[in-house]
Amino acid sequence: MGSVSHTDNGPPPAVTTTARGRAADTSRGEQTRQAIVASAVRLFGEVGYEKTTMRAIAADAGVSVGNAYYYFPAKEALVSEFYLDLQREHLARVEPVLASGASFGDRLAAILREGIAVWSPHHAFAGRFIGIAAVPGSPVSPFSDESAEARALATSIFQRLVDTTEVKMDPQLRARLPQLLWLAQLGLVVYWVHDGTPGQRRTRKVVELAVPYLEYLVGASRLKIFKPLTTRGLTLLDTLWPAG
Amino acid sequence: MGSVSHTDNGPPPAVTTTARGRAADTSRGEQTRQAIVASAVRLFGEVGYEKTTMRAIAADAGVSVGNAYYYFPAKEALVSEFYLDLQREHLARVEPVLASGASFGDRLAAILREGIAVWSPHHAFAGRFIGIAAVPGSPVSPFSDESAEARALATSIFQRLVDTTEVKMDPQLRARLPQLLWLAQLGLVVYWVHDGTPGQRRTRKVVELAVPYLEYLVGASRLKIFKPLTTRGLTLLDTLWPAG
DNA sequence: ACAGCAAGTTGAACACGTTCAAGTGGAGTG
DNA sequence: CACTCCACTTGAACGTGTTCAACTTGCTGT
Repeated sequence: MGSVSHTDNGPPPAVTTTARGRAADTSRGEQTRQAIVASAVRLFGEVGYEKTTMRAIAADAGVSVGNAYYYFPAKEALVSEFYLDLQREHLARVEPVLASGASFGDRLAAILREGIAVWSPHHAFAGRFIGIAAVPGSPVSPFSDESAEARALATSIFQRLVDTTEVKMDPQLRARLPQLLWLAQLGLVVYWVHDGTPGQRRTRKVVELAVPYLEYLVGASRLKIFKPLTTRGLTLLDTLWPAG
Repeated sequence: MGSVSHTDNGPPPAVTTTARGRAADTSRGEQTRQAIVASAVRLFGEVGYEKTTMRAIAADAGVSVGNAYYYFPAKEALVSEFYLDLQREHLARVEPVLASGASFGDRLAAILREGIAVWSPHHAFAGRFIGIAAVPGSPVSPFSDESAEARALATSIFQRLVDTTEVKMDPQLRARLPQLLWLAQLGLVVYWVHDGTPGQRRTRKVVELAVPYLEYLVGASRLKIFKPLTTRGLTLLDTLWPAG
């Protein structure tokens, strides 16, 4: 409190801050920001989260420690940049999968497999990352406002998958399925992080088993006998996670 | 490395270290240990995890900072003592519930409600706690070796619940149900931690809705039409979490 | 008694994340 | 050109968790 030189400290407004990303900005500040992000992402990937010190990031980016804190409120905030990087790659890999005319199950499995493939090199790091993501207030939490965009992006993948599938299912389930699949993916990630088998082999096995099971369940939802199961499940989901 | 005075630093062997707990030990070391735990647990509960410094814990316990580290490898390790405290209370509250002749659903709901009640005063703290518990290597992780005893204790509650219920169900499901319920409880805790509604009202609502649903599902498992659903689900579970 | 020894204890020191008062520089204005 | 202003930058300093070499204490065997 009581800074004289500028009344409000926080991320700079810059030239053109579009709703998503900050593509068109070549100002000095943005260049510095990018340099810090680049160093942080590289070092996180190379030596892990803990061993990467803020001093090392700053030195690598050619700036002072304090300067890094001008752009990012905490070391944790830099993690979300790392996260975004990987999510962008996942999205790129998933695009051709969605476009392919493969079945619901095959495409779902492919989406999950690509996600694992993208994260695979950072399995150890992810262990620390999940610890940060799990705490409610954290901006990296999958439920946080800050993650709203990333969350929407992820669900949109499943939305497109559901919209372009020929599988018959309960219409109410169809409306909620993208979110359910996102939740399932979240669970898979948690499982993957804790998977100590070499190459996370077991997680891959789980995908191969769980996807056909899900496909079976989804298809079963339109049968009369499964109606109460479906309806009550959706009611529960609506309490758990209202709105749509 | 190269301490002269003692060859091995780590928790002291003490007089009688029983497999579970360390009940019968009144040696000097154990008294110090207890004092540190008492101070830590109290301070964690009063001012939260972050705001409780190791210096404060040591001062409150009347020992030096270094001495606290003689008994506990890290601040995180003290959290598990706090956790154990609450779990013991949960167990005590659950005992009469199990003994009551109430239905499967009513007793399950009561068990979950008591768990929430025990943790309720520490909702804010739990947010930080889950961040520690979520990281794979952590001794506080519900999947860690260190938590094996606590895990066994928790599943034993559900084991007793399942063993004393009159509800008819698939026998293979019955064998796995205690572990499934433990998993469900884990999920509930994660949900509760992220529940920002006043008094975690929504989590309580979820319990009221989810328990009858579970009861319905369990009962349905013995029907022929649900066999493939049950069997495939159990196969998946066996991949996810082998052994019994 | 007394030496020997290990459990127990100490507090200074270290590295880290984070903060902040004090600068610097370059674009806009007269 | 000089002046002002503010986005940007700096590095020392703070509080934290953690480590460690040195010290103290009480027991055990002789």
